[in-house]
Amino acid sequence: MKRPTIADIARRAGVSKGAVSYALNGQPGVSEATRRRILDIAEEIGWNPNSAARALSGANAKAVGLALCRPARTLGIEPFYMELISGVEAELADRSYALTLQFVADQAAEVAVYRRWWGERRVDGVFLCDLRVDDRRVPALEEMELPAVVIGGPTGVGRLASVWSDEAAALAETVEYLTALGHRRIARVGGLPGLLHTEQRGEAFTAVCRGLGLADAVTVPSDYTGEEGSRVTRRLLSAGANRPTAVIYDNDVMAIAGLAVAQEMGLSVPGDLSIVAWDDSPLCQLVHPPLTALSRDIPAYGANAARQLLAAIAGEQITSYQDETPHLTPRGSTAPPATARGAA
Amino acid sequence: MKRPTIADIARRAGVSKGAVSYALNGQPGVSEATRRRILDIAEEIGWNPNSAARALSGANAKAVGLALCRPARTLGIEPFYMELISGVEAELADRSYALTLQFVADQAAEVAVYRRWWGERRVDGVFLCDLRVDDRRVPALEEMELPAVVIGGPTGVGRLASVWSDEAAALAETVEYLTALGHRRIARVGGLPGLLHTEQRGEAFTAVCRGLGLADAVTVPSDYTGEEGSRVTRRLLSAGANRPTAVIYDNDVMAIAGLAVAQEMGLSVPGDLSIVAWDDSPLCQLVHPPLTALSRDIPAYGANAARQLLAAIAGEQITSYQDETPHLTPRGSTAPPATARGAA
DNA sequence: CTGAAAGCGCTTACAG
DNA sequence: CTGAAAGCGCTTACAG
Repeated sequence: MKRPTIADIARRAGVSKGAVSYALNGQPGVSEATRRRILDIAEEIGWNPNSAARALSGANAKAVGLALCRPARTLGIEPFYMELISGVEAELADRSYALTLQFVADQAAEVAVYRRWWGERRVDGVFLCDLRVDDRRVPALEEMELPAVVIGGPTGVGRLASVWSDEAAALAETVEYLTALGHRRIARVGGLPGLLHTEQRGEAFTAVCRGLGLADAVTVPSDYTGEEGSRVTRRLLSAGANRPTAVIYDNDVMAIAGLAVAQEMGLSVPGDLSIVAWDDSPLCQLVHPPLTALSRDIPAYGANAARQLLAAIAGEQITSYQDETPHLTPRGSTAPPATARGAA
Repeated sequence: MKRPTIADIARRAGVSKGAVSYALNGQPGVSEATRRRILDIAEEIGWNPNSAARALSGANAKAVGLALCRPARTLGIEPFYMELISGVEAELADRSYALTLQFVADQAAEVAVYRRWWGERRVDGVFLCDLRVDDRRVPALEEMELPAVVIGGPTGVGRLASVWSDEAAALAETVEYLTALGHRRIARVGGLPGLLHTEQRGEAFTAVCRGLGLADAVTVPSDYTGEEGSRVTRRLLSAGANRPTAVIYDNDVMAIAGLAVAQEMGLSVPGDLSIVAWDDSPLCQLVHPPLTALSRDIPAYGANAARQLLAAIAGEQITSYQDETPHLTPRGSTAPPATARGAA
């Protein structure tokens, strides 16, 4: 009961293995009748191509890799990654590509994983997540000539392909909305310093606030965890009369933590404090009041990245692809500030 | 600049390819001096074993598969899977095994994926998640003779290996704790019907409540989403004087949704309603009050599953492994019911 | 349109 | 301890 091979099919059909290969792969070189017969036999005996044999004879590994470099405690809690992966996966499955996943401790380990995957010919290409300012992984991948798509950018990606969205525009929309509601003291709880999109948002925040004449615009760095979100919020809200009336959080988890802190300090949301979460997720609608958030289709983002990577593997010349700009979804956590209403 | 092969090493070292293979794999058949020289050369020219070639010559694929059969919207939001995967992954990486991940629409698609993976020799074994009552995947895997470890059980797993935890004991501990606090009307919001652990918990709940003489013990089925959690909670809390004073939720997401509903209905937690979440996660500590929850080390659970699978692949005779029983972590969401306190 | 053969990069008996 | 050879299951020029 060994697994059937093309030799078995060839014997049954009375043709050569070469002919079987042509028939199975839809190549010219066999008559329609023969092809039909071969396909029927393959079907009947339950043949599957041995992926190792295919890969060894020069074809692709038909797998791509994703290495994730974040501590498990923040990875698990943020819906972003699973949604991204589900989008990536859907696109890959359509083309019978497998996704190989690995968690790594740091960037050096990540580069080592890429080098091994590529050396072993285990993957045909990789996704690069959590792009950093001056990211050492970019030149390493360029040097390896391993097909890669950066999820992030569009700057700092070197010659690699990328899929990105306009962080600055989304940030501006948010600040302008809060300003229109009457807020003048807006704070921002940023994500991990050093991540490119954190810096992009930070710069945009400073620029937009300056443009609107908001003096007190302050960004506080954080690490995406709920604990840090709580701690930072507590500090921001302890500033007495100078405390912000609105806070923009760089992820959903910190925004929810911030909401709990406000409630614990006796502040009403949105009356005393407006809250906006970046990257909407079902979590934002679980709490009371539901959180105003910046929404985008994350599975679609992943699917676009997968499409880019497959094109790169196919040897197409690809560059950067701009994905949808996150848009504001107003919910119950934002309103005019109490002081503004009092003054009205 | 082709990728170096053992032939290159053999040429440089002035030995045969066979000798190189023995040296590289730590097999007897070469002198220590030769082995040292060969290893040095391999290191120097940056050689990596071609995984396809290895797999083709009879060795393992050095990869295992995980197919997830849940809609992305519930997958992303539940930290459980990412934590499980991170534990699985850590164990696999230690042994240089890769993890192949695929999302599937239903059980038929999942079985088809297993069949293809195994037929292609793409994986050496698989994990089976979300075990159901009378799970059709179990006999399918048995028939394929594909090494597999069920994450769940211990019943209904046929001859497959499994890693499981004692759901009934954890449920009993929870109900006894709530009863000790003075609760008499306890409800349970269950997970997806048909999942084995949902049924195990349901049966345990009924049995324990009967044993304690709690008449009103009711289980309401759900689907793990926040929306359903809200809807069900609203219904439970609308029962007037007969409403439950404590609710046990089958996941963290529904528990948080339930908390928001209680607050929206003007009920205080834990004063008017106690809440327990099954599967503690960082989410439980993000809300106010933080949720009492059933905790366990999920990455360790995944690591144990990986260890079992690797053993099964190595041909060891393995059966079922009982993991840690989830234990109650009391936090701010549980207290004696207001009525009990009033009566005191 | 079809067949016979070489080759992908390894591993592993089998001789020396 | 070492070398030469066959074989894993495919693909792909190269002849007919």
